[in-house]
Amino acid sequence: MFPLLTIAEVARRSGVAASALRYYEELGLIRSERAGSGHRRYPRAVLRRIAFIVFAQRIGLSLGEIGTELSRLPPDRAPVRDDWSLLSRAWTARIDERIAELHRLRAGLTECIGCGCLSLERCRLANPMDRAAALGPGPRHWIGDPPQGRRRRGAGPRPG
Amino acid sequence: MFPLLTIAEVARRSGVAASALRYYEELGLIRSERAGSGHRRYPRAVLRRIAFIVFAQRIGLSLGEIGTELSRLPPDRAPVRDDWSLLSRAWTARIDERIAELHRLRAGLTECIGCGCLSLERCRLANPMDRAAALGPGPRHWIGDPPQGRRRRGAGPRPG
DNA sequence: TTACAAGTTGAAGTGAACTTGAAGTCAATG
DNA sequence: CATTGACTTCAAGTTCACTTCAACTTGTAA
Repeated sequence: MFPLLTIAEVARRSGVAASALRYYEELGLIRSERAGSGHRRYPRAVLRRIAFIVFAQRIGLSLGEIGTELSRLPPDRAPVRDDWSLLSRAWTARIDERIAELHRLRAGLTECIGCGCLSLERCRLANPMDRAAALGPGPRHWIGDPPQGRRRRGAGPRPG
Repeated sequence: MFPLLTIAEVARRSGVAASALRYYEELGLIRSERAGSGHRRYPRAVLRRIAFIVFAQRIGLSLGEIGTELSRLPPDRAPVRDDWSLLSRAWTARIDERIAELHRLRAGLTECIGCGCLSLERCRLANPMDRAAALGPGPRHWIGDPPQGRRRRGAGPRPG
């Protein structure tokens, strides 16, 4: 009635490599029971959790952030529809922001770079205010940083 | 009349750290002349080039891809407006794709995860066909991968 | 009993995009 | 002349999200 899944099955059904699943478990994003042999056994519910993780990554969250999100699920009972939708609702804002940025970039592409006016100091295409929402790689600071006064340039690749 | 900029000035005006500028130069994305002392001197035109780099990163291109793009600029003369707009025009398609994906994700967030139907195998929210356009981190393969037949799971972190 | 597939762990490697640190150069200033 | 500041190079370190490898265990099939 509740057949537990092996890691290979979960990998196949989720499209996430087994090594990645072990990694997620190490990070505490998912959990597994163990068969007598020591092999991992997953309840089917893990598939939804993994779906959520993959989903969140596509949106741009780091695994750390995803862990924080997931920790908001009720620890005492299996999450139900409303639990999930509560989490995901907060993300629509984030998606909208990113969409807005892309629209700005798109506009800037033709208007700013295309026309020749592009000035890093004036043309605030990439929404520098929204540093926290930065997705993907890129220089630590962007136009809009301390205009004159020198501020410490962060140590380490990404502020976290 | 053509005052050359020091690396500190370029860093300040572009918002890109001096170490990053040296790194970009190492990759061949930008160039510099040298003062007698061996110090880098940049023509003001470098600012536009850097703007383009940062811009492209925000859109999701890797530095490698950006290098390829930049190499399409005329090598014999200083790039003019049309040269830039030619490059950037190709990107609007890319931006549009990403925007479309985010819209799909947004819809899926409420419809699929929210409603509880989310099945990694059926719900193709993240447009798995469009593997090449993947931005940001994420598992190597996603739903839509070989359904039964086992195919080699790629070696190395990212296919390129 | 042997063989094999499927799993385990821990450590080390990978690639991208940088940053940091050490040691040195050069020009100007006190 | 000594020092300071801005810069140089080269090597090594950092984070993220994994993958790969080596050595080992278990369960099943021939």
